[in-house]
Amino acid sequence: MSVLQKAAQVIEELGSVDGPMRLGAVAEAVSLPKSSTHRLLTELAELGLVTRCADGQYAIGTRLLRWGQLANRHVGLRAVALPIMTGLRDRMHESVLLTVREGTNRVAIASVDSGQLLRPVMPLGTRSPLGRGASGIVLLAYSDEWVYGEVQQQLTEEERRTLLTPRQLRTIRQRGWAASDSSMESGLSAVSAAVLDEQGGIIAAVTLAGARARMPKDRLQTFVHPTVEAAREIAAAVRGNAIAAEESL
Amino acid sequence: MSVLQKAAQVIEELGSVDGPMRLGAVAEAVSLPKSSTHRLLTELAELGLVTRCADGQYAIGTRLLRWGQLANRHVGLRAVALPIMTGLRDRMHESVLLTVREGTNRVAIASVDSGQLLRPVMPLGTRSPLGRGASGIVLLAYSDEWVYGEVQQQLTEEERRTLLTPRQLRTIRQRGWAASDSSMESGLSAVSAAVLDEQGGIIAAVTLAGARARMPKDRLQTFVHPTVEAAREIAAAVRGNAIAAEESL
DNA sequence: ACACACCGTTCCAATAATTGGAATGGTGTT
DNA sequence: AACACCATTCCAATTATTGGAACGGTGTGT
Repeated sequence: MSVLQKAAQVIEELGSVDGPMRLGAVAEAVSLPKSSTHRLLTELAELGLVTRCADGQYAIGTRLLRWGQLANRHVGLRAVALPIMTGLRDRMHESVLLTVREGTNRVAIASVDSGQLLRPVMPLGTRSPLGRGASGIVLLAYSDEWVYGEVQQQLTEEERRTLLTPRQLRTIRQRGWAASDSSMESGLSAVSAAVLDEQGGIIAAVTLAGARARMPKDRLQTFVHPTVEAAREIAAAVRGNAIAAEESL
Repeated sequence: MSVLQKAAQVIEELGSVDGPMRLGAVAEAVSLPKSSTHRLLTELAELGLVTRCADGQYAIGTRLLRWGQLANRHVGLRAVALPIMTGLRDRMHESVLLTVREGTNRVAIASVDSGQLLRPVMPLGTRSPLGRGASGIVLLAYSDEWVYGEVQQQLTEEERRTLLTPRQLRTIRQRGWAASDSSMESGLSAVSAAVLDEQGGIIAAVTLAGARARMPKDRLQTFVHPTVEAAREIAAAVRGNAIAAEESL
């Protein structure tokens, strides 16, 4: 296991608990000897990726603030998609999410919240496995079979049964969108549409999602057209913006 | 030079240019052999810290979005300071900045922009050397002499002459604030006040800054009291918030 | 159509960094 | 005062990292 992997683990760990951690706690969490963890943390601290609190404890570093900002600027897709997403939100009064595939995961790169009290929250950069949830299905539907195989492997026997078949995915690819009703999380309904490039490859998925409680049976149906339309608009906007297209994934 | 340092260099480089980069370009920028750079990039890509664009080029990765968000949550000081900073901005109609010291640098951890067209921009996580600029002076004034020595070493002969003497810094420490007029950047005027903990150690510096063009001679003077007051409020808020205090640096 | 140039990728022995058990020093507790 | 706990330092064994060289693919110029 390489140093980078360990470092990433440490940072992830420091980020997911709240409050700073003691050396011992970090070492245990990443299951590494204390001495190794110590060196790692010290070096990360020098780089500003980890911060030493006044009392000697470790917390996630401020340089990651900067890197987060840099990453933000760079996902050019965001810039062109956000206004269109906002439009969709304003018309439908539900949250809108933009996700891309990265390996066998999907990553949220932009979100526009509905004003609703009960709303889906997916912070930027959140990763979750492909195959489940409306956007997870759409992104998978447009991936090659290698990705499908990998996703399959990562699932348990139980989960594998709920995974859509290649045949079902083909249907979704043909129509360009997918709906999910509580498949991602109980009580969450969503429609997700594919943002395609000129060659018909997928760039991202736009998702309109809201609490099931607010959704009479036919409401989800009314989501489909606006979402697909927004996906088309984003695709068009990307095409109109050479730089954004280059950076899109 | 360790792997982590190189990795950080690569990420920093990918972040500071706009648009994705070719392997060769990255290798040259960080002055490493192509083969080494290649391995590094491939591993970083697996970790999601770097993204491979469709055309094979490399860009800063989406996982950094997530890490940025995590870092955000963790700087507890932000949470207590932001409302107070906003108040100061609204009263003075100029931008407000919160910086902490990290080694021999200061890092911006929160900012509230004035609505003004011409305004200082310091993205979150920006690092700049201590000793110059109002907040750089305040943060230095409260640091021990080891930090002073380090800062001194990093300066050129030329710059060293403009560095405040320990004696001058003591004065600033006594009154708790510093002003700078174009010392950081030409045309930028600012007043910065120290946020102190119970023991009188510095936690952060609050800075009120604006374009010199908008500042008649005595206007900077009117900045002092409100800024110092805001610093006191933040200090009080931190004390009232045990968690924030723990995480403060 | 061919050769050349360029770029990314793979390979592997030499190298240099990482490793982690054990010893050390410091702090707070019983 | 003795103990327990934690961070820190040390160093020989180990392991990952290194980078020059060779390879294969793509596009450019002749």
